Amino acid sequence: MQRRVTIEDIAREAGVSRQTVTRAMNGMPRISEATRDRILEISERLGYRPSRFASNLARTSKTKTIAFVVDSFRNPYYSELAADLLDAASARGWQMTIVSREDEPELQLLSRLANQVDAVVGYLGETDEKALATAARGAPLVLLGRTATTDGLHSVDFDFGPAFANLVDELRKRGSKRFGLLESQPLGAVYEPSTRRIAYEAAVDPVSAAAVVVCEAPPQSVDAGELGFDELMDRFPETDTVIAFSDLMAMGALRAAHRRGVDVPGQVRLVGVDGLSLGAVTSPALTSLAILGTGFAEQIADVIEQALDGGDGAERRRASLPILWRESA
Amino acid sequence: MQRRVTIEDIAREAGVSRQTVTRAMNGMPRISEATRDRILEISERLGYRPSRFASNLARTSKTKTIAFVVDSFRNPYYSELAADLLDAASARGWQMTIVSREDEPELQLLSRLANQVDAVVGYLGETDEKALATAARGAPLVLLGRTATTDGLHSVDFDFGPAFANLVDELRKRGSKRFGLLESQPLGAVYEPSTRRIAYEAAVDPVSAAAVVVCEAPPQSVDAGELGFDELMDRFPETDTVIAFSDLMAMGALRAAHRRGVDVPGQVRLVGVDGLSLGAVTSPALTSLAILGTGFAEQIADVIEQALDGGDGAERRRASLPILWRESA
DNA sequence: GTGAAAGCGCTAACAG
DNA sequence: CTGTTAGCGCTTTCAC
Repeated sequence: MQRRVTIEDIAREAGVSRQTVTRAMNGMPRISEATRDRILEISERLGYRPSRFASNLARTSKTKTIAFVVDSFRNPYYSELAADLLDAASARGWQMTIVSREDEPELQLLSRLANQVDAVVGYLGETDEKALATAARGAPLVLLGRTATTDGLHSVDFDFGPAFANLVDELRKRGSKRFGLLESQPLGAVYEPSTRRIAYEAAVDPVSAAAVVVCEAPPQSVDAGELGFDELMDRFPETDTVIAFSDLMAMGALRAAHRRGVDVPGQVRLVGVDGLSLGAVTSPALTSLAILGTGFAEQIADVIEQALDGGDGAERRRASLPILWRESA
Repeated sequence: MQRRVTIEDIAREAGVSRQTVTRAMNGMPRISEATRDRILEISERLGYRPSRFASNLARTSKTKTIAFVVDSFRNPYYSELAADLLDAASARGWQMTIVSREDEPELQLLSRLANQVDAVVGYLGETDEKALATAARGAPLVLLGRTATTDGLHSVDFDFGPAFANLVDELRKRGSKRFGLLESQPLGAVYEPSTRRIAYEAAVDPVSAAAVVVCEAPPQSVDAGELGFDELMDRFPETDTVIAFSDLMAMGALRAAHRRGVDVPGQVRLVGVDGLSLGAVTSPALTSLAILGTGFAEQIADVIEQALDGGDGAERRRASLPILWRESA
């Protein structure tokens, strides 16, 4: 590992000042074509590579980088959201680095990131907001899927209440009478009803409200949905409409339905949550309360943008979830 | 946008030197608890956030960032590979930024990236290697899915020849006689046989070699696979084994098979390429020539690592593709 | 068109 | 335990 080739080396070799080299490298004006070409040739010959740290330090407009943190990019919900968010980030000239919180204590990861990016956004598990704020060390932090209450923490949450009310309403119009919910069990934590479950229970009749199956680990998996569907139909055979915590779980339910010879949507209507594009390729294609493809990512980017501009008050939004009608309901 | 709070401000406020502040901020030794706490408190009060550019510039060990470039992270193959690569990158202490080449001319994108990351890896479309090398401006570049021939360009390609030979062999053992291939049409380019097609044709008998359907746009989509399967079965009704360019296309083929009442794998065996984990949730689950989950990402990371260490000779590898037996074949 | 000087904000190495 | 002295490599004035 020898000394790095710097702008100084090029300047010396070319017999010009460092400033001239900078002008040549960055395609700036006020330099003759001849010297530019000569410098470019020399820098190539010497294998010169500008230091992004030095250039960003000196430059007035620095490149922004945001970190997107999720459980795992193997979950299509997160990867599709990453794709959406990436578009929004690129449009704003930001770089986006993806970070999975699988192998490192969350707070530690957060404070590491705080020194390496301009803002952090994602699904964080830690419930102690003070701890989160401290770990972020002043880096703008945007919490997803929950509502922040601590000063300085931003968030974009979901408005499940109206969404479920509307969904149940529409389903009733199509003939649904008895609903059932496939709820997800957070990994290794004490079970606590999800905001989806709460919204569900508020939206349906008392009998349906009782028809809830908390699917076993692994959470958020197709398998969990498959097992859950079996249990739900066994325990509540009159169910004619199943709402799943997520599209992935709905896909599992669909599999179970096929296996049991239950026609979807003929005998049982099935609805997921997320709006995965993947839901379009199952047969029947999955109806879903859509998060993806609804401007959710744009909304997140807006919040980040404000946070980056040092907006003082914390920005808190709640996204609405339109129904994405496909075939399964 | 007021002046940024710097280490200098903290030092002045605390009545210590900048160096002491550095020590406090980075949890370095040789500082008393008392002063550390005082400095931390002050820095929080003043809203101090270290500049990652300054710190990386001054530091001896700088944080590495690699860029992973693909068409679109909406394609599950790319997002699953991104997840694998991210694991490999994190394990090495690198950050990984994802970049989609959807909206920007590739060479331009590349030279922009060259100034912002330490290495670029991905599926690049540009065939002119000189142009790629120039645009990369000396940043290590690792080409995926093709073999580089230009000096300084690294690559990790696939060894389709043996893979297809082995696959066909194994399928024959299970009773396959007449094969068919669902080939993908590159977008908007003049059609040229893919390396997969070439390997396929070399592996099968002459009659099967002729049973190739080049699926219409959109390439690499479930829909393309669905249409392609129809055409293949219409034109070559004796086909008993279908190999698809990718798992996504195989999923489309599966859909068409369901629709046509063709039993898979009873009447027709179906094999994809990629090894998507998603292939496990279709019914029947998809058999595939696996790229994912085979150490491919690790291999890529190794190549990057060597390139980063300034290994002179360009590193070129070819990954092998084991068969991932599931239900569809 | 080109160069000199003055930083950008931080850390390494050493001295005290 | 703390401070001083030098940079890290580049860009930004502002002269010439």
